[in-house]
Amino acid sequence: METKKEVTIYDIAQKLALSSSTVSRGLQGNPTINLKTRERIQEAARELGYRHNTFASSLRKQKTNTIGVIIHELSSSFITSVLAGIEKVTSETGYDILIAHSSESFEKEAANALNLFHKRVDGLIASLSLQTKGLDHFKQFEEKGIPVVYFDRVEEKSDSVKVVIDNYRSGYQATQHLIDQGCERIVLVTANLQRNVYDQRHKGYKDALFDNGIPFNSKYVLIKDLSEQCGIEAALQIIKMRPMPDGAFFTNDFSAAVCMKTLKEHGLRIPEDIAIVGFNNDTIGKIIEPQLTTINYPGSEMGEVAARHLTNHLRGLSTLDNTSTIVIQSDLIIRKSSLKKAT
Amino acid sequence: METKKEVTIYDIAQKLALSSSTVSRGLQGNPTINLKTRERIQEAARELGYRHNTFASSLRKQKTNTIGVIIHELSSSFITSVLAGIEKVTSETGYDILIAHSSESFEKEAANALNLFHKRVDGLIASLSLQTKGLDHFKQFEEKGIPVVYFDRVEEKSDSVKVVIDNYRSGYQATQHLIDQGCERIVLVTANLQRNVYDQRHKGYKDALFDNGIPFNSKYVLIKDLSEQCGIEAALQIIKMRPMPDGAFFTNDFSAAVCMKTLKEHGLRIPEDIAIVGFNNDTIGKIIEPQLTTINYPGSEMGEVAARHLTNHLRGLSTLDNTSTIVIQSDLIIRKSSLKKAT
DNA sequence: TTTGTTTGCGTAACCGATTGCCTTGATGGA
DNA sequence: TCCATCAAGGCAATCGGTTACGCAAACAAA
Repeated sequence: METKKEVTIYDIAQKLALSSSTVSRGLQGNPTINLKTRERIQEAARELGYRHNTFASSLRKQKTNTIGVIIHELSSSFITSVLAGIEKVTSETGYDILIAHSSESFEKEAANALNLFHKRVDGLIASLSLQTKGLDHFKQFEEKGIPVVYFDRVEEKSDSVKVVIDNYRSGYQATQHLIDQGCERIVLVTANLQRNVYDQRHKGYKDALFDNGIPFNSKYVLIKDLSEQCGIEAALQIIKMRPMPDGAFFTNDFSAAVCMKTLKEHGLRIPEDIAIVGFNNDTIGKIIEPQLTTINYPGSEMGEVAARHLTNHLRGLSTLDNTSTIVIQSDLIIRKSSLKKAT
Repeated sequence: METKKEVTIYDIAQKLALSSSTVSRGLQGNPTINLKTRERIQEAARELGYRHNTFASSLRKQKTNTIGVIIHELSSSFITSVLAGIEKVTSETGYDILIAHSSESFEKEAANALNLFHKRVDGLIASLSLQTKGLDHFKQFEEKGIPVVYFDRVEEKSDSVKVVIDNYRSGYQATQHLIDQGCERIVLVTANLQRNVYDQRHKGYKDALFDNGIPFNSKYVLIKDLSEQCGIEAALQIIKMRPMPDGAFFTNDFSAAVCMKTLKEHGLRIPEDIAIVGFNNDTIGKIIEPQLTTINYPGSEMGEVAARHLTNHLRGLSTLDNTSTIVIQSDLIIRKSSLKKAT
């Protein structure tokens, strides 16, 4: 408990018979200070156990050197890799990051946004929750000129920088693949179509059907929350359908896995009776049997691109074109869960 | 970019013809300020769009009202629930949290610790990485009187507050369960025994064997990193053993799942040929087939307990007894992967 | 020698909130 | 009437860096 007094630049200044401003500059590596002096300062700092006071600095500079990250969940390999990508860039550029997750709740997201706002982050990277409607809770950032970059889960209509994959194309591709495998009655299990990613995948699904002359049947579209329960429910619904669907496209690997398991428990064979495609390329897809065909989502790259844009802007290296959308490449990974035809 | 001037307490003071000190006290709800005045202040603040300046406040108060959380990974349901538990308590008590993850790397952990130290967190909650040896990188906190609470992955020999489960007992219990199911040659797949959790589980495993008169065979102990690769390797090693093991205890669900899958691919039946028990009660255990017997780990409670202890101490409501260890209840969850005998 | 230019560093005014100590007017009791 | 007490606020120093501006010395050019 006996907190020793903190060492300040004044202590260093006194020790070296310099002024505090010289010490401050020296610590920042300012070249107007003689190199020798700078080295003496750095060493004295180390010797005395000086630690930079972020508050004093932020207070004076009106900058925090911190980027806020708002995500819709924490525990998926996709998000983990996005975070890794962001961290890679921010650690290179010397920014700190503050992570907040909304657990898919709009209220929590808004609360997180407010909190980060009060913490005065210099910029924000965000992926919207499932329930989020509108971007009013981010307006405060805009008003203060704090740049925001959205990724993955975005608001399409908004004027803002977005880093996404081509969800339409991926949805199309997944569906086309099922059709190529001979499927004719393809179920789509997805979440709230308000959210761009699900909306686009849905459109891709629809168009692929249309282009192949397969009628769209709204009974085949199951809107759920992509939870464990959802996978079970979807399976039960599928089983009851007459005629039985012969293919299913899930917009998330986890629910696909749960559903697959439930279907198997009810005696269905995969992919023979029903072919399955997921989305996200989660680790789980390689563990279940049969292994899951899915859409690979380059999380790390998304994170890097988003962070790079933001930090470049913050450092004045480039300007954010406010309406730019960056599309990252995504691919279909074919595994056994969808292979009706031998390859 | 046209950053409007920030509103400060001086602006509020001017508007209401009060002094800044009165405004400051009013915003804090200090009762020496007349209730009416306080209300006028609060309203003016809202009206002007005032936001509290954390830096100025922290600078002056020498407190950040922030707790650092260092964890060894991000993406497991266990950690997610720990974080949820911590968040529950900290949001109740008005603390902010800063999350940093080490990805099981000692260097990153030390870097994170240093970073949080520089950010001047008021307290720290930490779970050590697999590679961590010693607690020297946390000494700086101790020296400044900043309290640290460790959870799950701890350094047993150290004088510090720890929140853990009874790993010895869980290891014993898991092994005993396999023995009860008729297993006689039980493999243990685990990680670096330096880390307390793995060491204790290993001891429990050994003692359970001993108490049942089963000789301990060091060839049956596979030390790995609990990655995907590890699960595959373990399976291949198990298959080659003569006589083949009839039971396996993994100290992590993920590697158990991967191993199970690999074993099945090689034609082994689970649990008939080999019974399997995991650890952690990850979601994955319910999805694979057969479902995985495992040790349930009450993450949320651990987080809550750790956070409660820390905040209570910080708020002066209690003193941390520096050598106290809090043990949280854990349980064996029996599923099909280990049930050789019908129940 | 005189008049620029650099180089290298010091002065002092911030940044915004907090808080120990004071002041003022009101109230009460003796 | 006089002093003590109290309620309600104000004054000003403080937290630790940052930075616009200033100033002296040294050196070069004229």
